Amino acid sequence: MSNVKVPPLLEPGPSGVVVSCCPPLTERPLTAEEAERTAAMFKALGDPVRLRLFSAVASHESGEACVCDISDVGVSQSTVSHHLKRLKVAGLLTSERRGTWVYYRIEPSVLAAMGKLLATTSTA
Amino acid sequence: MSNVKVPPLLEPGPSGVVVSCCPPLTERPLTAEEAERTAAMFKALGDPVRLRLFSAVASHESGEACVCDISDVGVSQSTVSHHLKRLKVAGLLTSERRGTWVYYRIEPSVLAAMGKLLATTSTA
DNA sequence: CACCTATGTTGACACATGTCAAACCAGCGT
DNA sequence: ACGCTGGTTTGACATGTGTCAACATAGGTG
Repeated sequence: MSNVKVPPLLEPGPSGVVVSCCPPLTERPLTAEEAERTAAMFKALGDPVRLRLFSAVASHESGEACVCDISDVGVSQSTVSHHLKRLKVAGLLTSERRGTWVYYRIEPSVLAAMGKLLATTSTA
Repeated sequence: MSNVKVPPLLEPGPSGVVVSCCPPLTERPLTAEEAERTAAMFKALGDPVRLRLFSAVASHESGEACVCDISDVGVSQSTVSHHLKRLKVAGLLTSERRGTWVYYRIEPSVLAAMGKLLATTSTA
């Protein structure tokens, strides 16, 4: 699997803040590299199970959720773990182990960055 | 070509306006069906080539573009056509033939709907 | 320590997907 | 009619992806 290391869609900044990589889709045609990064982000959310997991974490109080709280999405536990890892690798989630349980929380600026991508530059 | 299998992420409304199908991801965990619809939309944009094509159309003047204007994305023309069809089936683009050329335009409310999905309802 | 629960990892497998070449269709010229 | 250009469809193929069962690891509790 060491073929193509997908560059992170959002680059971690100095203060733990992430920076959006790309301009709004409506501003100008994305370059190949921009599209590669941005598509990775969309692709991460392009699976129903992952989207439910992401939504479950994002909507949880305090912005974080234990795996045990969100793993009821109709697939096996190992599959849940697999998808959570994909979301983590994609930079959309972070995880932290506290005692017995592992907590996932969303990378807050991700939503803003994606929102910016979809923002209509026009005055719509 | 009327065998639409994937349920449209956005439902066409009375006045040609489309209606968003799902609440913001941060509002509450998506249901299985909601996730299915929404993921289809993200998946459509989850490929670099498709994303470039979509961006190329979205950023084109007058919101539409001839295939010949956007097909320079590094893959064969048939592949471009294939991706454009996928975007069309996903409800993100529409196409119209005018004489020799085929023009694609974006479904305008798609961007707004996806933006809503990513909107942070909290005062964060 | 042994045991149990909560997650993650690995291996295997079926299915979806991206790609191209080649055949095909649709207009526009001459 | 013919050919030519723009686009789509089809067939084939390699790769990617989602899934589970089985195994592994981490951290509690007895």
